[in-house]
Amino acid sequence: MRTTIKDIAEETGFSITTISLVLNNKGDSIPKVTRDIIKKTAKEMGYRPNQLAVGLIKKRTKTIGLIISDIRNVFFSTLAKAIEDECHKHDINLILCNSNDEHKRDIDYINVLADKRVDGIIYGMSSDSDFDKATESFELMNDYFLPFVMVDRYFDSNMYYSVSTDHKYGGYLATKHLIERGYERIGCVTGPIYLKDSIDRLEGYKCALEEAKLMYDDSIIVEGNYTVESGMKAMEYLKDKDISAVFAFNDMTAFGVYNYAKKMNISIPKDLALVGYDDIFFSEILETPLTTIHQPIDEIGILSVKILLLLAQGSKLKKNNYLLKPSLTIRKSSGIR
Amino acid sequence: MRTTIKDIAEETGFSITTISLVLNNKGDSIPKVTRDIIKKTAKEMGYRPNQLAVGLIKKRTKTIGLIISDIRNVFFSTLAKAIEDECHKHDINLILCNSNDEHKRDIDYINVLADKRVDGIIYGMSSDSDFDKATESFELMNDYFLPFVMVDRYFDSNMYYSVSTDHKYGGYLATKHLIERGYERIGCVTGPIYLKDSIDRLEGYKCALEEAKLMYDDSIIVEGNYTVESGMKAMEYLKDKDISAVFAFNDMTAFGVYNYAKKMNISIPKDLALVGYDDIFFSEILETPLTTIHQPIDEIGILSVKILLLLAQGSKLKKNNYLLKPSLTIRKSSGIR
DNA sequence: CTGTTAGCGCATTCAC
DNA sequence: GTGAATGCGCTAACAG
Repeated sequence: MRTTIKDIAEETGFSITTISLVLNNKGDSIPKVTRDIIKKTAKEMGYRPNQLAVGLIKKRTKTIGLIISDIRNVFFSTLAKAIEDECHKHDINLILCNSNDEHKRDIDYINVLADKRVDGIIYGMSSDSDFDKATESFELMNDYFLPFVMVDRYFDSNMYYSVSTDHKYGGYLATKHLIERGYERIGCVTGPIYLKDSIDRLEGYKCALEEAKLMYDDSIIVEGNYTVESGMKAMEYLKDKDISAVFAFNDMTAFGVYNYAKKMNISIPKDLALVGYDDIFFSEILETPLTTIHQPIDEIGILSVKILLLLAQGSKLKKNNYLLKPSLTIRKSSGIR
Repeated sequence: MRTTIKDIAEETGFSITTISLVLNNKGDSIPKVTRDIIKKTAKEMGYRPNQLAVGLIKKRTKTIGLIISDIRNVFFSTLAKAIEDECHKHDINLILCNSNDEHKRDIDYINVLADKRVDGIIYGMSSDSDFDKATESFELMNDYFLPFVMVDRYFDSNMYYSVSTDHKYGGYLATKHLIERGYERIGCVTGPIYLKDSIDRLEGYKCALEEAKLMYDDSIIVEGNYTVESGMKAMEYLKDKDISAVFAFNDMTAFGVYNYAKKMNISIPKDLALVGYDDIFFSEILETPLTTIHQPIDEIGILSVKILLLLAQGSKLKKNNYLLKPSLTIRKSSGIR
């Protein structure tokens, strides 16, 4: 067995209370000699408090849960890294929960995390969650008095907290950039159109067009599903729509556009300009590096941890939905000025 | 507060013992009516045992720690996914610890995980760990009676358990494939040559050459560091060494080779055949898909969890170092048969 | 200044 | 069949 507070009480002859007081730096009233003795033998015996026992009393475990759909997705692994780093700074541990995009598993994890008495949850909702399913999750966490903050995906509401990217602004940035480079017929390959982030990006696209007094043309908007394949398939359709540029709603889709262009001997950016979204690592090392919208993932991670910790200590914040600004990363795929 | 066992004792009028017995399915001697009443009200009141209290008594927390250097690395995120999935099957939670390749942080995490009374640790050692540092980690975990299994990186030893890929076999497979395709002067871009996995791959390379009675030529072996840049730089050197093929010791390095080839108008595989190592996702969607060595990451994850759980329940296994066989994934970069 | 006491929420041994 | 008592390891009132 590991040494307990009792062991060091026996060893030093002081009472358990005294030991506890000293070791928690609350022993101002205890003579320095005593303190020193206790601290010394505690160290010698390799004493470290059992956090299960501490948690039981203090009702805080210095542990939070992270529920996300798939850690293999670079977006989430980058996010998880940022979150873990920030947690480490605050001396907090992170329980990783991979939902595989199954709402049922979200619920499972919420229960288990509650049983483990985590201090809160950072919740990246599974993508099959409609409003009802999301509400089920929210209510469960509320029943458990578990503070939580949503990341990435969210619904507009003041019922909970969320941190996400301002995708409307991102869509606007991407489109505006292409317009400034002189492209006027800009095809879009969206994500699943029932997803808020896709809707927002399209909204931004429309704004940029409007600002430039360009017509919005429904016929050059294609719904994809954020995969390479959907990018290729979309191009199949777009190829004879007389477009001069494409705004792919994520980088994976953009890779599909590249692949199709290569096959058809279409040169990027000479024949077709391309802008992606996400700025995942590979976009940079492509033959023709991809101009793309960079999501402030690290900031999202850091902010969500900070908010969660505030909530966990009982604070209430005024603002509910935090939207972080993405930025434009200009590379070669969008042509040369 | 959440409902406790005490609450449902008061509610039903039975004693705490009876409740506990029933809820843990140990109440064979308790009348079915009683059992039903207890189970029913427990459910109604939404009772779930506090795992902190359970852990305190049972000395098992159904939680394990995963220490790795960087979750953003696809290898590790894939591994983490596999591990988390397997844990979920066993109703175990996973605490994610990102060491950023700092040995000191490994030590920190081991301490904290021990304080949290995890049932064991899956340990992906930070890469700056030499034998002494590794030993420090091992001894610490042993002091805490913490079972652990090393993943990926390891030292040959019967002092602990490890699960990893048979990199020698991987190097052999890659080289043999190129030889069978008719290439005889095969350049190598290795990883840091003090790393066991790099040494092993080179060993496999030599074996394949020997088997084919080909000479090993030191001058076409270049040390890289597993990055895209190192692949490009290596090619700079290899370009006039009259080689017909390259074995890059990981896929990132291979991407560097692609980049250089593109710049120099060298066609892959026509002018130069290429084989990578790792089979990360992007290798498949490249313009010229990469022939590469596929690491059995999922199997590594699953096996390491299974071993750890056996150790945690006190079993001792005969074998210490588990080496899983990689496989060859043939795509276009190594030419057409 | 320090020790006693009373839990935190639960499992388990031993009586009744 | 069921309950009282004990303890897991620790913190925190409250005495003294």
